[in-house]
Amino acid sequence: MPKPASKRDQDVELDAESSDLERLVGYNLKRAYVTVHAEFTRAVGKDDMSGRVFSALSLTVQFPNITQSELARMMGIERSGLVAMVDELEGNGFLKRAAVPGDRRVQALVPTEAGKKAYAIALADVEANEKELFSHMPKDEIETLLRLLKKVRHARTSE
Amino acid sequence: MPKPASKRDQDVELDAESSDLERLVGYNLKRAYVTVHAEFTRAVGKDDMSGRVFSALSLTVQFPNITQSELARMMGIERSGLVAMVDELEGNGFLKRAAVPGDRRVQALVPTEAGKKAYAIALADVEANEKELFSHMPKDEIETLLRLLKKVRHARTSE
DNA sequence: TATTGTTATACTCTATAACTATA
DNA sequence: TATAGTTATAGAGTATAACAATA
Repeated sequence: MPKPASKRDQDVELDAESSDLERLVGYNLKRAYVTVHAEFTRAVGKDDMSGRVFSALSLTVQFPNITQSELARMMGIERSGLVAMVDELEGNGFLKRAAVPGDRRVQALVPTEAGKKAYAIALADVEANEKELFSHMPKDEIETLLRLLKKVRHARTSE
Repeated sequence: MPKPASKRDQDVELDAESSDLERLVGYNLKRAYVTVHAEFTRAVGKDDMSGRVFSALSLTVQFPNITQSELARMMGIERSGLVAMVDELEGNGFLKRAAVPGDRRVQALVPTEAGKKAYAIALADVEANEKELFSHMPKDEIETLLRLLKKVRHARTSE
């Protein structure tokens, strides 16, 4: 049996709801992201794929022959960060680095059949996970959330 | 002058808007968070304070005598992760670890006057930054976003 | 036995800078 | 000179496991 609240517990109060932080978009974004990311990891754990790698595979399957530089730009990360991910995906047999006639600097990323299948499975897992995770939210709220998140993502300070 | 789009550019197409990823809440959350976090860092950079440390200071100022365990629970992180943050805040003279009569295991965190002032300044910077960053969004959209993010944060898979 | 604060450690994600081979 | 891919490296942020002191 847990102890009843001590004097200190009462002093401190747990109404974090009224904290300054709760009014900040950044703080709420972070907390929501942490929750969703944890569930993502649990859901796609059986596919043994991180969010980053899932994203890279997703774009490679949907945009075959994409280059690493293009992929990095789409994902919003640096080129150098992609190398290990592509190594991993290639090691799993999910894609191939293919030479591009006309520009020998470039390596086009081509999904394999195994890669397409693995992606379809992972995507289904991710979608099922989100459906369950957000089952307490009506569809129009999810739509609104997506719309507002895109608006935030493209926000830039005026200068 | 940049080269006109090559054949490959046309093949790949840049309509990432229609990608599977764009329909996932998790992906959009991550991207929005990255944008906002970058702006936060820029804005609070002059206060030389990370988001984590800002949060810890915020809760310490608003809930004086909070313990590290309580703080960790409120922030959603492990106790061990707080030690370095509290060290930093104490090193800056923003708070003190105070003995608690009645339980010598506990160290209550007490904000100093300097800590309260530094927090007020940092909070003002953060709020000004968000106001500018979201100046393209009407107030009711921000409210809606905050409400939905809290709903997402408290989502749990049914089991 | 359980809890608080702490240390040590390791892992993930990411950026920066520099290199190479091409262009 | 500039770009694509790569390597090396470093720095956040975080978790896990264990420990000492205390309850």
